[in-house]
Amino acid sequence: MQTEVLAVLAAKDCALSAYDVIKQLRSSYPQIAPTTVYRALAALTERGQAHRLESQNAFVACNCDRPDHAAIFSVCTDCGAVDESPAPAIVADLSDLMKETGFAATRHVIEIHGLCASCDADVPPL
Amino acid sequence: MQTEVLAVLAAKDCALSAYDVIKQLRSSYPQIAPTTVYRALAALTERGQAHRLESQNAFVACNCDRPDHAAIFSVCTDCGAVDESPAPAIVADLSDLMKETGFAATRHVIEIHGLCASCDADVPPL
DNA sequence: GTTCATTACGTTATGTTATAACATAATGAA
DNA sequence: TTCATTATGTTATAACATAACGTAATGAAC
Repeated sequence: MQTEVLAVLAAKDCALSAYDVIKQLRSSYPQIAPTTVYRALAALTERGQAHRLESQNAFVACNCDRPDHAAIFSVCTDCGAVDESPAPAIVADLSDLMKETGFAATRHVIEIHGLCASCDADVPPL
Repeated sequence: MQTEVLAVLAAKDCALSAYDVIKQLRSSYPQIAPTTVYRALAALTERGQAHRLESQNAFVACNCDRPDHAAIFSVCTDCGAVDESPAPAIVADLSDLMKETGFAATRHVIEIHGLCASCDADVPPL
């Protein structure tokens, strides 16, 4: 099931909600229930093969080589495309900044909203 | 109503869900409905007087001087305390990084999870 | 001072996201 | 064969969020 869910996520360049995934899988698994998909998503995100986009309540397949690191996501507000950038330097800066106040960071949620290159180009200049 | 909602948020150092706010306001406004609170929250976040914590589906009062800038939130996974840090340099770095790939950033969601100073101190050393 | 646009709020219903609690089946090690 | 483990199914419900429409208060324009 994890394989199936990951395949559905990987087929899109935008984030899918758990219920979007269910809709996709319904044809092959007519009886599929939310619990099943959430369980698969939990395992995949745990293992870093998928990520949860907190600002969208949705999920994307991991498309970087090293699935174990914190990543930065860009989310196009126009077309919904999501891109994952590894950015160890900035993540380290953030952890350091937090450490100044005694905060021990364990997980970074970094999601940047805006226009992707292609949608930005479509916007007529002022 | 916005004033009431903001007061409820400001009274806590952790994020409150919209429904938490409703529960608090129920005593003064027995008939209050989700719509009302969500409307107030939308106006407050729009104006920067409150922020939505995406990773919690919850809201906090803004407690910085300049309510108009992007902020970084730390969220204690133990006690739930939320802290807001202005960090223009890092936000600028992020925007610049994104710009390299042609992405025009408009909104930054930066939420760091971990242990706050006080909870970190409570954890017995290994 | 009545009209009318605007704004805020109420009411009802529903849509969307997520989990709890418990049952069943498949797998493989002892 | 037994039993522990893991995966999945089933049912129900909790938690988060918005749509669509109605009503009341406010204040500017005439």
